[in-house]
This record gives sequence, structure tokens and C-alpha cells, in this order.
Amino acid sequence: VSSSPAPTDRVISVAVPVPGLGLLSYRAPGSGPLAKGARVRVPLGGREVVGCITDTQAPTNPGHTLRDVIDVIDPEPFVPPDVVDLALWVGEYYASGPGAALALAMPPASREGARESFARTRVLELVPDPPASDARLGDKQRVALELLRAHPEGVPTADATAKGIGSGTVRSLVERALVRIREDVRWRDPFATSGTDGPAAWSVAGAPLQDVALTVEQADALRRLEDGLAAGVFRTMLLNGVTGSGKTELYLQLAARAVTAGRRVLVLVPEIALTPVVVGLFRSRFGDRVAIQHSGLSDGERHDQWHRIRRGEVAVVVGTRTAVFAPTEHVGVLIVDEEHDSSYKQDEAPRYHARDVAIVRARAQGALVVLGSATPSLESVQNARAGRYDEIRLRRRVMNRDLATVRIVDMREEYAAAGADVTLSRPLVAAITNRLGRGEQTMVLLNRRGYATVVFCRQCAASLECPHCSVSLTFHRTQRRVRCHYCNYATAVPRRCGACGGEFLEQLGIGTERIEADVRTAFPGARIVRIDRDTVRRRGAVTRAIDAIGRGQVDIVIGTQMIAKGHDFPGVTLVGVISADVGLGLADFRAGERTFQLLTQVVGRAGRGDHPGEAIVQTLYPGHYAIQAAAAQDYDAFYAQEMQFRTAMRYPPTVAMISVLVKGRSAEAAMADALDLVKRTRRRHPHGQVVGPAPAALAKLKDEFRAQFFVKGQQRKPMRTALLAALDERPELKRRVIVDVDPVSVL
DNA sequence: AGCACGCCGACT
DNA sequence: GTCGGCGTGCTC
Repeated sequence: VSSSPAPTDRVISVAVPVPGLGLLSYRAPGSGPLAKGARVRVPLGGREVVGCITDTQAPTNPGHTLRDVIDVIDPEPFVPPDVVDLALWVGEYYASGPGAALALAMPPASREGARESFARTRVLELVPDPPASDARLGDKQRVALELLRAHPEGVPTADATAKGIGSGTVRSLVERALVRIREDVRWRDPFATSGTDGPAAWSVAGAPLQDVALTVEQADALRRLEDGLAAGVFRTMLLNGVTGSGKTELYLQLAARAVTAGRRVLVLVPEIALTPVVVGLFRSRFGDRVAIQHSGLSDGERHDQWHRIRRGEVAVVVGTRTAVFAPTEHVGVLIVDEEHDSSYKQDEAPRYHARDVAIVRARAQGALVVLGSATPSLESVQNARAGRYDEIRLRRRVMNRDLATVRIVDMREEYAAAGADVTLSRPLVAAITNRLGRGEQTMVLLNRRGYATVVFCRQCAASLECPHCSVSLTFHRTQRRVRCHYCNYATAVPRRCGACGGEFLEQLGIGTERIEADVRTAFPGARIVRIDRDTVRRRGAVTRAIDAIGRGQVDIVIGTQMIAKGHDFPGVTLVGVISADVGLGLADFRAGERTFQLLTQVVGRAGRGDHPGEAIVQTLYPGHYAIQAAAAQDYDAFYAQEMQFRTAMRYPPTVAMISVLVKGRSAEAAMADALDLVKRTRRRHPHGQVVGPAPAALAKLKDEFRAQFFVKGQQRKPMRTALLAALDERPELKRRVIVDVDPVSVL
């Protein structure tokens, strides 16, 4: 290791997979090819790591002695250079550093330097022009040749073995040059294993193979989208369309147009559970030129899908937020479905928002972005109304279906009439009875798991808290235990109060388990299924449950927000919301927005088939604007009210915001460190606003105490610079500080 | 993230 | 006298 590079040596910039580290410079001896995006093995401290070249001509850093690259793994770019730039942007904007951001753009094993490797199947096939031979064949050999003649495409060795053709028979046939062995790449196809119809399913049952006829409104929208695509320049279009207005069909037809023009299409969906449906729709139009990218794939599946995309074999990539880094070239359209959904924000470093990254990617490549939602984020609508996006409205449902009629039930009246224990209001019970009689389905939403949310002592008023977090424990009746929904701590329900020894423990607050029990009691003959994180933990369980509902094997579905998202159930004509206000009380500036979105989405589940839908919304706050606007399906009313609140409180999107969470071993220590950072940040950010510190809403989590402050301003760059400079003065705090740029949740 | 260094408590 | 607990600092 010497300090000054010899003239022939090149100095390169490398992103290493170490959080908090910037780009490092290394010497690349020799004259082999060096490409931006290629992987290199480099020394780092006392170990070796695999990094990614971000620049083949780096400045020599005078402060450091350069070390030599150990090995150049790829002669060509592994990560496409424009995706390298995208990752570098993410690393800077979200203050995570380049290494962690670049890891998002690489499939798992490749981060350890593994080369492309596909699974292979050995397949037997006949040699086309076998040499004439007078040798006599045995019975087994004749059977084998017969089988191969019947299958000119070849027979996998495993199938041959299953039919009694042993390896000895095969060997002698190969020696006689009558049969040969071919090695096929076996795609580890995630759709085949997690799909609903077995390995042969290329399309979702009933999905139309061709474009379906559009309504006048849809046709107008499609024309505007196609104009945007044809322009061939960067543009963002907000497709703001009520539930059931047929946005997906527009995605499909727009994608077809892009593919015809030789451009690739990226489709982002919020959740893994939604990928099979969307992939199915795209496969029914684009066949096997559709790839999948999401974190639920096995490493092998992910590897195969990634390399298919990288080789340019696919036209459409469908996936969750990570798919925004797919190694696709010539992207013409990026579609972000349900753009408001909080799953697009990663809740660990790098804390990126895939919708915003999609926009950055499109800008760099001159592509069109389509943001679709029935309940767009305030951010997107504000951008549209400021002229930065084009807004396309779809105000009507397809097939002239009406929006569901919504009835708000004031639960205070129900309590007065039937006691404070009541969970199912009289109108809801009557409506469910009515649906059961007609053979129609009901969906019941309660966005809270468990049986009771609080176990409360009637003698001393203490409630059962998690010993590791500052939250109450939730009672789960099926497990006969109380559990913490944050750290998963669980324990048997105590007989007596831990504080006073009193024997009168009472359960308050209801969850889906309790609703399931109450619904079963009220409707003994009904077929009931509950869908929440507790019932569908295994891979494919959601899909199976959703299938059963789709086939009409269920009368009443009870669930958390899981059931509200995306899935189209034609048999559901009634939606009941148990406590519409769950979530409204949270100390989060987006509480109202979340409630409005969830209610609007779930009410939109009602009546997509031939029958009109009805929704019954139970609440203690019937006058709240989020509930009122959702009931009226009036986005504009909600937007106006919510923007007033955000403006008054100086919350996003009226200001830019960075949330900073400081952890400590005591509440006081966390507050003291946070206060120190606040002062240092404030000094460097005199024109902005630094708010706090205060104990975080979740003041203690997994035995760590948390203090929080917010940096607000108009431009993110000076805010981020000020904060990072403050952190550089207290480097020992870096491990205990979480910086979240554009936070989606501040809990 | 690793890994080394370093400074205090419980064992051979 | 050493082993090892995890705080702190560094990595081109």
C-alpha cells in the first residue's frame, strides 16, 4: 500500500455497504476494464467488502492513503449506471449514505460478490440424426425411446425416473448416441408458487386477454396519458379517480402503448399481497414478458427475476417499493398505484419514498409518471394544483355503477339504547341479516387486532403496560395471553392487578378478535373468516383467504386494513366499519388523512358487482370532517379542510420536514442529547424552524427511551446540511439517531 | 455494519 | 493476575 498512485493506476470511487460511510477512493492497478456500476472487492479496515463503482475517475483524497482494489468482479456495469445515480440521489436526499442505498439496487447474493447463477434442470431428448446401429435394444431402452418420441420437447430426468427409466438405461442410451442430455435454465417463478391456480397459470382466472371497452371518461383520461407518453419528456400525471373508476385498465392500455413504442414499464403496488393480482392482469396481456420484484421472493426467485430484467428480457416489471430500483433500461412509464399508501415509505434506512424516487428516476430518463389513487396524498394534490403535475379526474365508476350509500351511526346513541358493551349497532345487525338472507357478502372493518386493547384495574385504575415499551398490552383471547404489538412481548393474563393486587381486572377497547366473537354469536349459521396479521402469517395465506371470498365460500369477512386495500370482491354489497375513529386519536399529523383514506377505500369495496353497495360507519365522532368527507366520498372537501390544518400547524406539505429521533438509556439522557442537537442545528439553520425536543409519542420502545425533534423549512437542502453538520460535532450520537426526511409517520 | 481498542468487574 | 462486558472510534 503506497500513497501516491503510479501514473498508470486509476483511482475509482466506491460505495461500500456500510451505513454512514461516504464514497471511498481506491486505486485500481492494471489495465482491466473499469465500469460505473461494476462490483469490486476492496479492503476496508481489517476486512474485505464488496462495493460498487460509482465513478471511474475519482479525485484522490489527500487526507487518506489509497488502498488497492483486490478484485474487479464485473467487467461491465452490474447495476445499470442510471440506477447507480438514482441510488446515490437516495443516499444523499434521505441522508443514509450511498452504501445502504446502492444495496437496494442489487439482488441479495450479489452483494457478497456472487455471480449470476441460475438453477438448471436436466432434460432428456432424442438425438436428431442417430447413427445407424445394429446393436439390439433392451425393453427398458425401447420404452425410453418411445417416451422421448412422444415428447419431442424433451423429458426432465426426474420425470423419466418416475416412469421407471433408471439412470443405467439413460447412460447406455447416451453412450449409443441415441439420447442426449440438455440443461435448461429453470426459472424460479414466484408467480407459479404463490399464484392461485398452480404452475400453469399465466393469467388470472377470468381476466380479459384484450383491452376492455372504456367509458367516455376513461377514454379521455387514456388519451391524455398517451399524449404524455408520446411527448417523450418527463412529466407526472396524477390519476385521481374514485374507487371502481377503472384505473387499472388504463394502466394496462397505457403500458401496451409504451411497450409497442419500445419502452419498458415499471408498475409499483403498495403491498406484496397485491402483486399476484396485478401481475396476473399484466401477464394476461404481456405473457411472460412480465417480471416481479418484491421482498417476499426467495433469494433464488429474486435473483432470476432481476437477471431477466437486467438482460432486457421483460417489458413490464411489477413490484413493491424496491422495484423502483429495477435494472430496467429504456423506461418509458412508471406507474405508482395507490400512490398515497404509506407502504411506499421504507421504515428503516434508507428511509426513501418509492413514489418520490420514481419521479426522480423518470426525470432523469425523460419518462412519464402516473400516480393513481382514489385518495391521493396531500403532497401530490398540492403539486398538481401548483401546476407541477397534470391532474386527471375520474368521477364515475365503470358500468354506471353507483358509489355506495353511506350511513353514519352515532355510537353514543347505541350505547344509550343498548349499553356500553355493544359493538355491533342495530343498523349494522339489520343490514347483515338482510345480506345473509339474500346470499350477499359483508365486509366488517376494524383496524385493530386482538380481543381487548387495554386490561384495566377497576380498583386502582392502572392498566397493564408492556415492561419494555410505553404502550398498553393487548389481550388475545385465542392465545389466552396479553401481547405488546410493538415488541411482541407476551405473558399470561394476571389474575390480580400488579399495582394494587386488586382482583377486578376489566377489558376495555375492542379488536378484530372480539368482533369475530360477537359476529359469530349474532349470526350463528354464517360462514365467517377473519383476516389480520394474526390469522394470515404464512406465505400465501392472504391469497387463499381472498380466493375463498371471491368464490363465495364466505358470508362475512372481518379484518383490519388488510381487507380494505385493492382487492375487488364483486359479492360484497355491505361494508361495516366498527370504529371509524380508531387512529384519529393518534398523535400523528397524518391521523386525519389516514382515517379518510382507509374509510374511503373500504367504503369503495362495497357494490362493485351488479348490486349497489351500502356502507355503515360506526363512530363516536360523527361530525369529524375526515369521517364526513369519507362518507360523502368527497375528496375535495377533505383536501380543503386538511390543508387548513396543515397550514395552521406548519405541517407537510405546506413545509418540508425532517424528523429526528434520539434514543437513550433514560428519558433524561435522550432529551439532553436531543436538546444539544437542536441547539447545534438551530445555529446553522437560522431562517428555518427547529421544533422540540419532546419525548416521542412512543416514548419507550424495546427498553430504549426516545426523544424527538423536527426541522422545518422551505428547502430540504439547508435543513439537511444544518442537521448533518450538528451530527458531525457529536459523532458518537450517530448510532442512536434516526433521521427521517419527509416522514410519513412521526410516531 | 464489523472490528479493534480500551477501560472496569468476576473468575482461575 | 487474566477473561470479557460493551462504549467509542474508524474504515479510502
